[in-house]
Amino acid sequence: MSDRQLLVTAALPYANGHIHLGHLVEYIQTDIWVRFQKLRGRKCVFVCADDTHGTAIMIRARHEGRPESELIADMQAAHERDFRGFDIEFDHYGSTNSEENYELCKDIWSSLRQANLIAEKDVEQLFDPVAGTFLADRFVKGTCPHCKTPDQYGDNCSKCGETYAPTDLIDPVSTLSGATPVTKSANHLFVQLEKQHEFLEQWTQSGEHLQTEVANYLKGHFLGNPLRDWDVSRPDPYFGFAIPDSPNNYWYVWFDAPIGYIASTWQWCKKNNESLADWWKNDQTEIHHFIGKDITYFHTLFWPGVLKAAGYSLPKFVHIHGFLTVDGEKMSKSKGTQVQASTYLKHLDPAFLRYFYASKLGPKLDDIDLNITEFINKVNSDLVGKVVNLASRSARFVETTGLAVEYPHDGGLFSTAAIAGERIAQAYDELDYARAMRIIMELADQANAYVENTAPWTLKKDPTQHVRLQEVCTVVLNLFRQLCIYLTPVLPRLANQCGQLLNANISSWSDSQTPLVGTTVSKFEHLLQRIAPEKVHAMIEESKESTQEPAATTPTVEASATPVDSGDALLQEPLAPTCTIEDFTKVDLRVARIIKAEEVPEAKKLVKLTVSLGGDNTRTVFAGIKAAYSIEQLQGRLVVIVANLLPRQMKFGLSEGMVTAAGPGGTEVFLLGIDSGAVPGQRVH
RNA sequence: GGGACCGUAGCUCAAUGGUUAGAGCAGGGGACUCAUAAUCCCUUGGUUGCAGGUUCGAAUCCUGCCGGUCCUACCA
Repeated sequence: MSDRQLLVTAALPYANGHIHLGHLVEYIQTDIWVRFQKLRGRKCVFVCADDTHGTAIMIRARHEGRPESELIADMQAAHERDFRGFDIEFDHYGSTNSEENYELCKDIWSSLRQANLIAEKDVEQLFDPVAGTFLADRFVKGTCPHCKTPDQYGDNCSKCGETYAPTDLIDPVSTLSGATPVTKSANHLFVQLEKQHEFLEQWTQSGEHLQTEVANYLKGHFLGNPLRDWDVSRPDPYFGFAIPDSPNNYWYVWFDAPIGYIASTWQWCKKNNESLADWWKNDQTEIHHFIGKDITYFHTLFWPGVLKAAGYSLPKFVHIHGFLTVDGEKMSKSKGTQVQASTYLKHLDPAFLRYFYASKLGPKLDDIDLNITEFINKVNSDLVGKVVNLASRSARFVETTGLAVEYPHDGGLFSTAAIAGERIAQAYDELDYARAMRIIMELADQANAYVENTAPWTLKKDPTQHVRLQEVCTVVLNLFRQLCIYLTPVLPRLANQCGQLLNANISSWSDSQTPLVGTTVSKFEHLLQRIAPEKVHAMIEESKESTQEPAATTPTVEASATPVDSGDALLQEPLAPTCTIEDFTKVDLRVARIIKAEEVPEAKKLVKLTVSLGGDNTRTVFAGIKAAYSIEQLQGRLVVIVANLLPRQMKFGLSEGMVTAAGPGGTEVFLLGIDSGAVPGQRVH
């Protein structure tokens, strides 16, 4: 232990969206670990920041007609408020849009230059003359140069699978303005990661810094081939930092985002009179990153490569966790299971979620499931029924007398639990919170059994037994306090309440090793309320509506009775270029009835539909709606199809049309219906 | 189709290659009445996805199937 100190980071939330229950898995996991380390007396600093740069922010700010700085300031305030609400306690929370970050980017950049890791290449890119911006691949659509399929994104063709540059597209169109983009050459800068290949191979495969699944993944996916050069620049205009030695170029958001870890540390250092080198260029400092599995590549290859080249410390460990599902499914806005942090807090105590996540989290990167019924049962049963119940059934008996002056015989319960503390600590340290919670609940069971056997309520009735009553309650409250100490990283508020109840604050893990005696006992008040299922359901209901709430930019606005739709959907998929009525009439939309819906077992997304346009007029259509609709739901219903679409040969057969639907895909697909009265074959005008 | 991970009681999960595979919750039976209908005792529940193999010994290691999740190829 000695001099070693810990620097801990959680991934930087992007300034384009609010914190939801999925994000909180990571912040709660990290916060618990940090609180545990601090409680154990280790020097540990927890930093984070908002990730603020990039095209998405620039476009959004434009849409909202205000400067980026305003947008990201609002969002950061909302993020910090959400974190505070969940008792996530950073030592410093910064922003990637800071002076310190810019300084560090420059410093690291010049190191990369000196190490000869930067390559320059001219890249032909499409430029939108109306929006005045270069277009990322997904902002360009056009006809595939190989198979001539129209309406393809700029990186590859969804029909023939060919990959190409957006400049190869025939008749490209900007999805931002609808303008025809022009080709413009720009100088791009690349980090030649391949030059670090040998080092990264050794670092990732050493078994010391990554979970084994992650190391295997990298080996199989990336390290078997030469590592691709990383394009880390974006031409003007771009919301970010200008690259000093490359006019009109900005660092790509993924370049400056991880450097934000260092910048935030630096800001913390300035506040606390510490030296940055002591934290980022010091073997005695262990750096621990906590991230989700979606950003593995950046943190396990690109980031170590950059740090190594620039002479900063490498992470001691990159801890990667899985995603959150709700009731076994991906979070869904329409089902109300993508619950925003602020919505949760309106209905429920943050302790519930902290405990539930703790009881599910292990050191692996498995996804964890928030099953609503289990959530309610587990929290009520474990926290209220077992832990808090101990205080509830003993504290009132000693409100007047306080705790006994000497710790009485308890059959070895306290010392057993004290010894178990080491196993619990080890579980916390290894991020196996589920194991820690299991051990703690076993101890709670034993303590409840003790109450049962000693029956303080019987002792109370007999005046000659009042000394014994005080002894028994002293034991029970000490066992309760021990549990609170062990739960402090997860439930800091409960630890405080326990301190107030027994008039002795919990300040260190070692408090669990010595019984508390002779203190007064405060008047007992309920420490936690049970979860009422209605509240959980109300939260889900509100989350269903909240897709229509004003988004990100106006976080302080409360949900109102009249729906206010956010601009998110439009932002995800900007308007297509203007078309004429003639253009529109080229598309023949028809009402059709699904007369047969069939599974395509081998297909992951597709369902085979036989639709009728009335009379004998039927056709086969494949639709990518497998995840969103069951066969039964589809059978017989009316849909709107594109009836004059060029038939397309797909893997499982010929598709003679297209079913219209909205939504991003997956389970979030919503078929177009039609009001009753319409009949198959009618055209949509 | 390719790759990564996983499959243990109704549910969520334990179990360094080593007794008869265990907990919690749910279910069933009883007890208690201090406690937020909480708690305590007893109890039902398993071909460890399937089939082989290695081994004195396999939930664990190997091979092949089956099934699931994720990344990636088909949401005309």
